[in-house]
Amino acid sequence: MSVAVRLFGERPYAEVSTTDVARGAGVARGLVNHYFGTKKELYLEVVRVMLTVPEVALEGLPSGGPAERVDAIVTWFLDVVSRHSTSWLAAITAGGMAGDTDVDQVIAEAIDVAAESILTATGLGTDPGEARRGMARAYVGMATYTAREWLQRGVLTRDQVHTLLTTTLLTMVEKVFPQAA
Amino acid sequence: MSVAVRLFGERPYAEVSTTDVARGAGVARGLVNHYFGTKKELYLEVVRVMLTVPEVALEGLPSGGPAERVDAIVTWFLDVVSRHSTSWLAAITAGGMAGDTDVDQVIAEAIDVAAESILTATGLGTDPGEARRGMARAYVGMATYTAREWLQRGVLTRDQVHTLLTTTLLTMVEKVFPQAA
DNA sequence: GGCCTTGTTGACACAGCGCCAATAGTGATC
DNA sequence: GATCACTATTGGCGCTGTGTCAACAAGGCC
Repeated sequence: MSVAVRLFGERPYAEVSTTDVARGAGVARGLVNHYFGTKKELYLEVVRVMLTVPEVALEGLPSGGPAERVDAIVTWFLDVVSRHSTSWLAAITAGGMAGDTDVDQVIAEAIDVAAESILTATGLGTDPGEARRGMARAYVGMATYTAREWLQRGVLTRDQVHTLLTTTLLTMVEKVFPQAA
Repeated sequence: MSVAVRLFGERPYAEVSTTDVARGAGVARGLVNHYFGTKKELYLEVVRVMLTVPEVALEGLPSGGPAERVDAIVTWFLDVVSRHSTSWLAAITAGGMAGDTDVDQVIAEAIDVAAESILTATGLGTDPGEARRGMARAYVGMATYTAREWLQRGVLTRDQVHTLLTTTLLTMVEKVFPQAA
């Protein structure tokens, strides 16, 4: 499994053969199929592992005003993504293997989790409605793009990312969310 | 080519064989390779076609204040994406075929074009600097996610999308961009 | 009619995947 | 300690799909 995570993290899906994974683990190729089923199922597990993120430290967010809460959640997000930058960004950036249904669903669930965290952190945890959920998912999308500009391209500093994300989220909380049904 | 666009638009990359494309066009499979080279090159062309968007009507944006310009550019974006929803969203959502370098680059270029349009429309066209470019790309990322929530999931109305995108972009122009070097 | 260029086909070879029968370990039971 | 069930593991078969290439048809120039 660790071999698969490493290989899929550094090479695209099509360029990683199950033979490579097997060789990396020092076993026969048939064994990979025996344990993980098909190649896509293995990749699915890999993506799950990559996207599984420690959700600790999110509960202890300050109970101050919106600005403080937003600041805390953004800080938490940046910590997480910078710690797991390579694998997490690779998985999210993978974006769905050109429209594959299963992989898309796994990624969508990870985005859902992040979006739900956003909503609870901003005080909209209880029944935010589908519209606000969608908006929160869109915000998570921007957050991942921003993180990519920071960690992969290096055109943004962490401070700039922080400012961008806190300012926009605060705007959404104050001006956009109230208008959503 | 049209057959390839249609097939890749409705099925994931791996589930579309060059034989399918050839049969759909009524020719032999070898001919596809003869004209387009490898399968990935064909897909690359398809993505290029999908992402090629009429850039008209963008020049005639109002010369009013920031709010009007932002409103105009968002309206233009929503028009474009709703008109080409299936193919454009499919290509962008494809997100890069699980990390493939070439496809990622094509998509990145399309995002660059959109980001550049954002910057010119907001009056930062001349030498905005790499930081603001990165922020604009991140905004385009959010815009695509938002469009997906609207057109694919149907949890947002066009009005809600419009409000979200104009408000956040205005915030970025007024509060975030000025701080970027 | 020759002839060169272009268009098109079918077949060959190869890589990668899923499956499955066969074999090697690993304790538990008496 | 031999037997037995059960898991772990291997190698190989068949299939699908891809890239390539030599061969063949189809048109314009002379």
